Amino acid sequence: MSALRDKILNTATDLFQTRGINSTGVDTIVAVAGTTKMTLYKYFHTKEGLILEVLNKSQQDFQSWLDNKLNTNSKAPADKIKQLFDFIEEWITSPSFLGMGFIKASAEFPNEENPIHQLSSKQSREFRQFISKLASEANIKDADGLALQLSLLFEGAVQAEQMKRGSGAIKYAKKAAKLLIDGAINQ
Amino acid sequence: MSALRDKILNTATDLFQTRGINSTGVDTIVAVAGTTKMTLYKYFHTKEGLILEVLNKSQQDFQSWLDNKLNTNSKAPADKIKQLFDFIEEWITSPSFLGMGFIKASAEFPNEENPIHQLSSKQSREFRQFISKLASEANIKDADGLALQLSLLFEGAVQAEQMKRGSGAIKYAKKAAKLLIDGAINQ
DNA sequence: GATATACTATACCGTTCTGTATAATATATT
DNA sequence: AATATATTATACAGAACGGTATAGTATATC
Repeated sequence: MSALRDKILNTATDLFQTRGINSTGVDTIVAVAGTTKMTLYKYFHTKEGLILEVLNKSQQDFQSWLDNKLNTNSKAPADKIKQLFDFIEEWITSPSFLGMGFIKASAEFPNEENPIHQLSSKQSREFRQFISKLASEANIKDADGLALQLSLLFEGAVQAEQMKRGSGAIKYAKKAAKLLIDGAINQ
Repeated sequence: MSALRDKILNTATDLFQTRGINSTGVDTIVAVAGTTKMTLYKYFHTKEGLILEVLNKSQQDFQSWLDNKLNTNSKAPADKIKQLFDFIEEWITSPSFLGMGFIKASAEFPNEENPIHQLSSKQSREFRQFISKLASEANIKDADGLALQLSLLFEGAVQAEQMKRGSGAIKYAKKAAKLLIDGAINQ
């Protein structure tokens, strides 16, 4: 709707990723976005509300990008899960990759009763369920089990890349994923 | 040396894990530890210094615990790497487990030039090298590759457990690790 | 008993934090 | 031209932040 609202949302997304959420004040956000606090608080009632929206949008963007990749490149269900980590590699090694929002947010807000932590946890769970759906469509028996293992590799690789850009961890995650997928298919 | 210094260090460790590092002020730390800021700043010159010491001690404690487990339970080098995830499971499912310091810290301090981020990154790298040493002692060819894969599973499982206590992720990480280790041995 | 050391108590400094109040200005609609 | 809406500019409240200064107390050593 509003271009200014989007600008604030995108600026906050970038600053949260590069400087941390708690270390980024609203004054910094509005200064970089080129607006004022009054406008920020018009669109986002609290900083927590802004954080939640940033997390939601980030995850939606990632999921849409991945859905599109899977739907345009893969046809058979078995192909989709086999190509999953190819696209994840593309995502992680992209120059614009700054980390995974829900992974960082859950670390900054460790209390399980905190709304930000809860959203992070939900996003992690939903992504795991997404993988599980891919697995069960490929007729894999223990779809949930494989999905959990693949999500561990995914989150581990993201973590490694957040710690050291260009770590190359995703290459080995891919190999491990292939082994786990092949093992689950031939069962 | 000083009981008070240890008390501050332990209190900070606990508060950083349960509330986050940036969300925990020095006033809170001294209040919970039952001392004053003057004493805290006598032993730790800055908050950053305290954070670095907390990270170092946490990692040393984990590594010592793991070393002891491996040396008393396993004899042959191949047994050590095979039992590694049994002990990691024991560690993660222990009631006192509150998360992995270096994983959370790297998320709270995402800038790679930040000393806290650098220490986190170093600790992650050193733990990976520790696994690699276990692998090469077990005569595994691509020891570094396997170590990287196992560390992804480890960090992924820790991440999952930090997001949701009792997630059960470690059980599936263990299965995946067994598959990867067996695959690497028979090569 | 004098002296050093460890620690407490408390007040404070300057800064930053989230969030709001008020007034002025630009822009679009009628 | 009048009016509504969006946005800016600025100042401020109230709290929390990291860190320091000062003064006083307890405890152990000589």
